[in-house]
Formats: sequence, structure tokens, C-alpha cells
Amino acid sequence: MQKRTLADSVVVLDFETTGLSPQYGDRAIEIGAVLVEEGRIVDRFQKLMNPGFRISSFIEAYTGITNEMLKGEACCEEVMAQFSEFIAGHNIVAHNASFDKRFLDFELKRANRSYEGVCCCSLLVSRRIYQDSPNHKLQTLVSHAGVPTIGSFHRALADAEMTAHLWLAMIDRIRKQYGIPTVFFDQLSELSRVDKLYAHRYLTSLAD
DNA sequence: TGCCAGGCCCTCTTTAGGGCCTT
Repeated sequence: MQKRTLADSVVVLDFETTGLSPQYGDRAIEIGAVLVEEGRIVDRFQKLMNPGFRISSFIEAYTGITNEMLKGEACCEEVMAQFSEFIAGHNIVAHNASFDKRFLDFELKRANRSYEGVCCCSLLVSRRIYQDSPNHKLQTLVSHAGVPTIGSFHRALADAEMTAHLWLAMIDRIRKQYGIPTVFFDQLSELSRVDKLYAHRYLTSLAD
């Protein structure tokens, strides 16, 4: 049985990749992650990785990561072996987690590593917490929630840090709005699956 | 060279279609 953990003690991660689908040959080119403990960032992980082929000009422009920057970087398997140590024993959070989880599972498998934790999606939670936001892109939510902008969007560590601050802002909002002193990871994981029309009812039930 | 995904969620829905979000 999985140990119950606090929602504000997690690893928040973000991948930059060569495209949208590992099933069609896309690979990770950067991983960024922060370890959050009791609401504070206490550790960081950031590595570029060489996918073994040239990345497209679209991805160079989108991420700011160039083929020149990837020359001489370690291969994905080597970086992911290190990263598996970083996330061991922690639940993880990502923005649009289904995307990052696909690459995490794919790259860990290639590195002969595995991950046993649970993954929660900050985008799905934000659709319940910030229903008045114009959209739920990370960049929009950072502005909407009053989270500080850190570094450049579309770089892995900066996006991971901003997602972590967004995650903490959502927890803080739940605590203050619903008077819940301690929010657990499994509760936010459940919230992300509740129909958004019933999000308020679910959160109110936690305060009882 | 150019192509490709997939889970969630809304509605003009549920025997479906299309937008959002990630790179």
C-alpha cells in the first residue's frame, strides 16, 4: 500500500522533447525537476540529453535548445538513470501530465529503470481551482495565479519551477477557501478526476 | 520531406465530434 503523502511534498517535472509522441520516434532532449518538501523547493535536477539525431528547426525555435547545445551531451539512457534516483520514493506532478508521463515511462524503460510513484496533473487540478482563467496553459495560469515568472517558458527547469509554484498556489487557495489545514496528494489526485461541476462539493466535503 | 498522439472535457452528446494542452 502506498504511503499517504502531503500534497506540498512532491517532485514536479517537465520534459522538452523532439515532438509529441515517443511511439513515433520522438525522444526527450531535456528534463527539469524540482523537489518540493513542505511547500518549499529544496532540490533541483536539470539535464540536457542527446537524442541521437538532429532536432527540427521548429523545436529549436520553440524551446531555444539547439543542435549545437546537444552536441557532447549524455544520451537519454544515461540521464534518465540519474533521474530515476532523483524521483525515487516521491509522487510526481506535471502540467498536462499525460504527456510527460508517456515520455517518462518510455525513457525509463529504455534505461532499464522503473518508477513506482503516482502522477498527478496540475492542468486538470487547475481546471477545477481556476475555473475563471481564460485558458489553462501554464503561461496563462502563472499570470492568473500571481505566480512569479522564472527563466524562460519552454525550458524544462523553468517550467518545472513555475508549475511547482502554481501547484503550491492551488494548495494555498484550497486551504484558505475551504479551511482545510492539511491537503494530501491523494485528495488532489482525486480532485483531478472529479467532474469540475462537483469540484466545490468535493472540496467542501474535505473540510467536514 | 513530411507525416504522426492521446487523455480530458464540452456540447449542437452519450451509437460523436472537436477543442484544449503538452513538444
